[in-house]
Amino acid sequence: MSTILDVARLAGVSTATVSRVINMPESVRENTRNKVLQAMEKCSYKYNSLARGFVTKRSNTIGLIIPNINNPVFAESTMGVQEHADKKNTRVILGNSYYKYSQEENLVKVLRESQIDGLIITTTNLKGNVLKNLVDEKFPFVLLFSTVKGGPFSAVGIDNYKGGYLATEHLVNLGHKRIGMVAGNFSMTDRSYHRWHGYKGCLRDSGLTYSKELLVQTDYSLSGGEASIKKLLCLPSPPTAVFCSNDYIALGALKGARDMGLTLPADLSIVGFDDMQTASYMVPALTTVHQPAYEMGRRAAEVLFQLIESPGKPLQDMMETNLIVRESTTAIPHTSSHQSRINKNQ
Amino acid sequence: MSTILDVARLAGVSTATVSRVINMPESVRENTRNKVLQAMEKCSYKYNSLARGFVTKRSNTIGLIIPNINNPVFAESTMGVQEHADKKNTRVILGNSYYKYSQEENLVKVLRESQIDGLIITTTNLKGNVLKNLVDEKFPFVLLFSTVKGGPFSAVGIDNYKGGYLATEHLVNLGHKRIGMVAGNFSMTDRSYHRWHGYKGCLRDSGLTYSKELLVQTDYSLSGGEASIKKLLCLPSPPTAVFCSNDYIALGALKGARDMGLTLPADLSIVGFDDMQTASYMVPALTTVHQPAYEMGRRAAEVLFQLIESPGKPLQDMMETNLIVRESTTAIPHTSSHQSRINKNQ
DNA sequence: CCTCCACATGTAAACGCTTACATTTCTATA
DNA sequence: TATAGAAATGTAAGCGTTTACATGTGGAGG
Repeated sequence: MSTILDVARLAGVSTATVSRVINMPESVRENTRNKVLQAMEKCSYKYNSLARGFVTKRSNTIGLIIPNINNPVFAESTMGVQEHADKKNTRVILGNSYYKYSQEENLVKVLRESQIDGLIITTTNLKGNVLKNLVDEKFPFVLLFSTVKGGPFSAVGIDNYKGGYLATEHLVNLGHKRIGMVAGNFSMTDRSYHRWHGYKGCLRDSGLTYSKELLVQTDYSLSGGEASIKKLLCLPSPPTAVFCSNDYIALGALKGARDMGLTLPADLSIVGFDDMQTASYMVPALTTVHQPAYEMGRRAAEVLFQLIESPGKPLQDMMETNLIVRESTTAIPHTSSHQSRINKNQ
Repeated sequence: MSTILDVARLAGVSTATVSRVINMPESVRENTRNKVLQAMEKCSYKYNSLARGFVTKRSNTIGLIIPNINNPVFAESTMGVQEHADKKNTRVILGNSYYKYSQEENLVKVLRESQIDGLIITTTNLKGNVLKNLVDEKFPFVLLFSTVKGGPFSAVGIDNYKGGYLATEHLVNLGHKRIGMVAGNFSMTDRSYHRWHGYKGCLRDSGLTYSKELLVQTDYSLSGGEASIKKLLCLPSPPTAVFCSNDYIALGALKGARDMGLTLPADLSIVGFDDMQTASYMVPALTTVHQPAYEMGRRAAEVLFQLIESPGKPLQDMMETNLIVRESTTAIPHTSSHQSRINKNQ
């Protein structure tokens, strides 16, 4: 493996000159530049950007921590950050936290040891020391899928309260009175928690009573959604509509409801959250709250580089969210067939 | 930012000793070890693994190039490689090639400059110079979702021919005579190409004639699947079953067919490929060829580390693939209602 | 043809760690 | 208690770049 020194010798110049043709080619006379280029060719020189990172204190690498790359929404946002990182000639190291704070903690440590220039993190726990330390040490990072507007860190996210409100409002407008929610575990992320608040807020504003039994928490999985919807439907007085705190859960719920013999959306309206790519391919096509995941990822990266290049005040960017109405929701049935059908199928 | 030297001074030992407590703690007397540990604490020392990489020539980082993290199958396999990389205390840098060879080429260059210890790549182009160079330079890498058994590189994959065969055979056994295929563009990947060969092979073995019009190529997208199935169904003599070369395409096809007024699977059987997590949540639940994506990712990482730790002959691992029969396929209808229904709905 | 200045190139230290080798300190045994 | 040998620690070079600073060179203007 040849180095800059080999090249220099071969070309009869100094290492500084070689370095210059690599980093600022215009600053060296065409003549010498060509000599160097040829020499590089001849000894099939390969640049070592790790060595550069070592001296410049810039690794041209950022970290990206998400709960789970398996979830299309996170995959989407990952692509967004990658696109911008690419533009900035920066590599991204990916880590999954699996919604575990300890894992997050460890990843941050490892990534920082790797001398990443900055970090994008979709955190599970806002209150932990991880973020606090990052802030204290003025390490450049941005929260992705953040729920907070103020606060001492940069963040891009959406208004989850509003999202939950929008979803619920839609159901209320369709005449539903008994509206359930299956939410991601509040202990796993507060996004779900805020959506639930939106849901409750809307219920209150609409004069509907909220009852505890109408909420069931689960992990963010297909099977979780499936099991949870069954719980709701087995209630003595089951909901006629349910708001699921993400599309994955909703997809599970769709199946669970179908398995219990319901026809959708006639017997049960379902609205999701995220608007992942396949939402419109579900049966029925899923009504859901849109979250611009790709865009958010890209924006997070933009913000991060701004922070890296000129440290300063934290930047916050809350993006628009809106309801996409498709076919999984419909007006409440006028007959009581719904109730009886469920009971028949239990 | 304090360094090993600061710690050493503070603890009254040499840098070598500090390095030892970091890397082989048992080799230093408890007494001194504690002094060092305390010193680290006191000056809130942070290890710089980039510097280590620089001297040891091991960055503890590997590269992972896939076509698109958006595709759940690749996401799944990514998690597999991450799991094993974690165990090996190694970071993974992710790159999307978007099925573009030029992008692949560039990523490999950039990653190698970053001094990755090895590379896992799901390539778009077996014949390009990228792989050839890697081989020539004895750089450790493994092909993921590989289609080749022999050859000068390590690889883990499945038998795509067999997969295509299995899918088609299933349809033949159900009595279908006119079986279409919507395939990923052959120019994008040869996986699809091999599956098509399996399809053709089975047709031949079953005494069915293959006709060119029954194949339509598309990109690996939902909308691609949707559009392609419509093309097939608009044929003068449309197929009664179609094999889609991945589940994403199949999901699109399901929707396309439904939109044309067909009821599934009665009017049209569809089988996919991959068996992504949501396959059993589709409507109808998708019959598909299972590919152990997570397992493959993990295996690829295992192989890679073997290669890194003790270079030697290329290792190949072809994993099992099998058909999962669900609800999107059924015996061919006996009436001619199928044909007329299509025509009615055009 | 000289001078001066801008521009091109060279010199050498520095980055934070590891490690081969040298030296010191223990420990156990005679 | 002396001593050999093992165990712990220290010394210093080296990894492949960048970069501040010093030096050298070319060409325009006098």
